[in-house]
Amino acid sequence: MVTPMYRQIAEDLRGQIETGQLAPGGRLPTELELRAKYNNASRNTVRDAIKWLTALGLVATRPGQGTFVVEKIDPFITTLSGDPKTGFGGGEGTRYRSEVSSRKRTPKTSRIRVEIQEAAPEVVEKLGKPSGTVVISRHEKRYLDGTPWSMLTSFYLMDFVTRGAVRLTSPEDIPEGTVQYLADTLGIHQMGYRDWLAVRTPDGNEAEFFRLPPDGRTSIIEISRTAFDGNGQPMRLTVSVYPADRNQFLIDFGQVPEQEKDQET
Amino acid sequence: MVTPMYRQIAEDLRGQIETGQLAPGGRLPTELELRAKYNNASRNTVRDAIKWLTALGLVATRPGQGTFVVEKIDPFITTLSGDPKTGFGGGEGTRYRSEVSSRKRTPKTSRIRVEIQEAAPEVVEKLGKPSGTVVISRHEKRYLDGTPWSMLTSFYLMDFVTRGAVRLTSPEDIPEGTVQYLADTLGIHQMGYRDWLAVRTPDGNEAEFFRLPPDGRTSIIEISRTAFDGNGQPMRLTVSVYPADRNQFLIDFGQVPEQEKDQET
DNA sequence: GCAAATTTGTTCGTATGTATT
DNA sequence: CAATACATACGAACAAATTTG
Repeated sequence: MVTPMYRQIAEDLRGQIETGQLAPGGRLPTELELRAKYNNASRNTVRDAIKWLTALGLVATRPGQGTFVVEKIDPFITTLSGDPKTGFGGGEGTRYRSEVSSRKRTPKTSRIRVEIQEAAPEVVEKLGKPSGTVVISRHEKRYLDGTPWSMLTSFYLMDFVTRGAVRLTSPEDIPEGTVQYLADTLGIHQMGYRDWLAVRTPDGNEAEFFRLPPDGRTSIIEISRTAFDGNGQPMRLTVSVYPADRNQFLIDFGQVPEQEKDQET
Repeated sequence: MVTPMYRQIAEDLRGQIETGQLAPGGRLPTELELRAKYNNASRNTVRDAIKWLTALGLVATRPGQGTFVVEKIDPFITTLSGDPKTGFGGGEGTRYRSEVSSRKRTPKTSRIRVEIQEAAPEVVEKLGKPSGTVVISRHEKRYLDGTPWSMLTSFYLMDFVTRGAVRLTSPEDIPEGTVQYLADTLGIHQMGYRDWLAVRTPDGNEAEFFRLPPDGRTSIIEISRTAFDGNGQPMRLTVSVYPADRNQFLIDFGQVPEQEKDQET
């Protein structure tokens, strides 16, 4: 079992990165310098080694500049647990803003985009409704310190609007929260929710918005929250997507002491 | 803005995969056939296209056989929420076994490996103890239908053992659960826990055990569970790792109706 | 602001090695 | 053992992005 040369070069560079000889943010030798260093290997072989390290997420190359050791991103931490009756948690509404400011970040939110459409198969399934059901969706993009941080889409039955919850159709923030608004307007009370979490590769939209490298190396964390009313009926679905390279999550159960949320890796 | 040829080829093949012209599990044309098909491109160019699709997780190549469209894995779904006082949830003990059997899978668990050592920095931090603290760790590997599914390591203060919880040192399962055992033996009651979830690239051990492609394409979901006793003191830390390609998670808050757990993507 | 130098990106060709059937 | 198919490695040329003089 021979180890290919490009892997040996990659391993050597990896060692230098992990021991700190090559500091985060620092530049690797150029391809030509690496050629000279490693037994006059071909430029393509050196490039294969760099490609390998790129796939491992250890380095990134910038055309015309060089190859750099990637710097760890200070992750944003979202608490998924919250009061089941308000739904504040998981980056929704007020809870989102307080989490963010406690970490001295500057949040920014896009305008809300409202759409009315027949629900997609995944949506009707999670809402427990027949296919063809019409829903209203509210889509929002979120930034922290100017960095794209998450995208969020909430789906409500169009029925809610016809029964009087007309502000759902307005592309404005609902300051008291949609949960409170639905309780006030329609007497529909959120009693709990189920989060479903999966990790997958980004689609084109997500890669663009989050400015991910187009090679699909950075995964997306998708969290679908189905909220239930007092009758155990699904009342809304919120789908949030987060790039895995800059997001971590906390979930509390039972009695957990208050403490700093600033724990890092 | 020109699109390189290898990307055009990759896009064309990607389209064929997504429209089902190339079925999951099916074999792509050989490199030579692809050469002929795409304007007599060089074999290296065709290989670059395949490399790109590999990075996106759409295909996998097997030496001597060919390149195949990857098949989606039926994901295993773990419920993280559970009774905070037993800690059953998140794949621990009884809950794990019932989850698994409800999905008609065959679970298997490795022997437990017990180690005593000075706690690593991340461990002392999450346990809220000074560095140099001695802990006992219990490590276990889990399989479903013969497929490696998760690895789990629990850390307890060595102090627990000296105070009488000697079965922690035994590489045997503790049938009533360690939470119950600690309550019975030491009167330490688990009142809640905090889960911390992050996604990262696998290390060498993980890649080997989960049989992941060695290029770091499949991410690892790491869930650290810190459990607290009645005084709000951390009493144990459980670190679970799951390969992201075959695991999804559910978390319930408040009142959520019982329902099938077999929801897929 | 422009031109040259530097550095990475793409594409070709060729030869040989290794794994599987 | 032979045929097939992917893996590694070399060399070369030109393109594109960025920095430097």
